[in-house]
Amino acid sequence: MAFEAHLSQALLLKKVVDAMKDLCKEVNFDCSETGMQVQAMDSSHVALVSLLLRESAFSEFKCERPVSLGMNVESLSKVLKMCSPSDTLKLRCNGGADTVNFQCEGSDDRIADFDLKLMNIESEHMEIPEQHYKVVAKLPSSEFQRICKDLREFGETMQVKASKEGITFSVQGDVGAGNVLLKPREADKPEDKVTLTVHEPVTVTFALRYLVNFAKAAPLCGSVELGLSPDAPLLAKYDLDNADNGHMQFYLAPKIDE
Amino acid sequence: MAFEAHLSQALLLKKVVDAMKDLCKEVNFDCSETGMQVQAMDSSHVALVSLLLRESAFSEFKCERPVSLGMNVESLSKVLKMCSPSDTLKLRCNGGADTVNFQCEGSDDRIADFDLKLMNIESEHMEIPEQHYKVVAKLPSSEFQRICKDLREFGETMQVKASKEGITFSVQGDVGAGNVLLKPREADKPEDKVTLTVHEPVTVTFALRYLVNFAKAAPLCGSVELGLSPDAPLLAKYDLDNADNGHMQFYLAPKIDE
DNA sequence: TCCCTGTTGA
DNA sequence: TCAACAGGGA
Repeated sequence: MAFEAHLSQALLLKKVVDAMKDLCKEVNFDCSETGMQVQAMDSSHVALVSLLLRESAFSEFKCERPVSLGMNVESLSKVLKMCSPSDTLKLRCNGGADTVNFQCEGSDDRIADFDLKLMNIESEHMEIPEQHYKVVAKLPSSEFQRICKDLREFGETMQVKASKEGITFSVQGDVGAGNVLLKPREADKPEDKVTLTVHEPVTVTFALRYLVNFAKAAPLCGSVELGLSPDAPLLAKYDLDNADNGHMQFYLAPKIDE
Repeated sequence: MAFEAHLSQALLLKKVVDAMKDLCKEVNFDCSETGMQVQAMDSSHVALVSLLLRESAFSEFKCERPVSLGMNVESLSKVLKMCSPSDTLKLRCNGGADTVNFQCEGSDDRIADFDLKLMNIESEHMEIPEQHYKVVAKLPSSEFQRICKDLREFGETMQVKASKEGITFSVQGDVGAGNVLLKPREADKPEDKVTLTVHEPVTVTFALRYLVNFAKAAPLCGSVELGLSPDAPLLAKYDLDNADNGHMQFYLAPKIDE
């Protein structure tokens, strides 16, 4: 068995795939002994998804040699719908096989399994340079999702403006202009905090539709970290429950003002 | 008044009609002094719906002489949407009338009523011979529905394979192949049990779209009974809450292997 | 493709 | 009782 990985809760993979499926049609799951990784551009090559599931995220993980499992995300999502959130999920793939097997087992005596056909997906493996962002903002992921959805109603482009005073999300639309300002704040629960690390104030604009998609990753993590620099891609980072187990990151190129 | 029937809960009829409406466009409700009955083929003549509501299912039931009430199921469904689930529902039909009257009354003082036009529907009344099935499987109706829906995503044809070890539902599709295995199991609640009565192992295939429709009857009963024989129609039987009050049965001709 | 409604689970 | 997910319709 060239590759075998067990998740104690199928929920993790369900969330991750849900967050991915509106952006990418087909992706490679690159498996190595350290874990699983996905890097994929969206179809219009404006956004990039980067997923890292470390070996520690799995209850069992064995990968004899690196292998790239290319899957259709929509199909994968359907396969995972067969699993209840708390089912155990086993992924298996033999050396030369052209399918990957998903087996999910609930607490009752139900065993569902699926052989998903693998695809050859050409992927330019990108090295994403570690960025130093002028602003790093951390805010509740649900709040970020809410803001993106609300502003989406009024326009396609969002301006993000961050300084020590706070972070402002703005949209100009046909029917008017809207802003949401979040000031830094303390809170009992860490995920309810809003924190800003500002080396230099930043103003930059993005296409809202991608941000709306990114924000769907909210169930992964209570808070989201936004990295912002002028004229550089935005980073939206969602840690897994335990940050050591990995994370899901989204990058989005800014809109250049006309 | 040639025919009058009262239901203490409109919910029963709502459920029954919902389960029927994706299969049949128009049906005859055959009323006699023993109760109401529907037998109808789906439009492609592959599936058959058989509903029996015994006189005991009604809080009051009077049928002076047998009468066949032909209704458009979609319209009937709309009429029943006027009723809240717990409303009392009174059906009335005069001798020569060309409408049937539905009156539903809630606990508040709301009374809604509707005269639904009757239609003349020719129906070949079929005698369904009592079958002796090689396998009778009883399983939670919600689980059956879940399986049909999940597998439907991957293909149009489902193979059902039952033996003493369990019952397996399988589908082969373009993106892969899936199986769900249910083993016999005990449970506290009777409807959560999975039981198999096997005289002879059976493998038989069906068009999933009909099974998905059948499975919509799940709200009628916590468990469903599947009757299977090689090369014979499948039976899916849903008892009413009290089995003495009647049942809803679906039959589906198998797909013949090419 | 997006929106809305209904259903199910927490 | 409230929130999230899924399915159907426009």
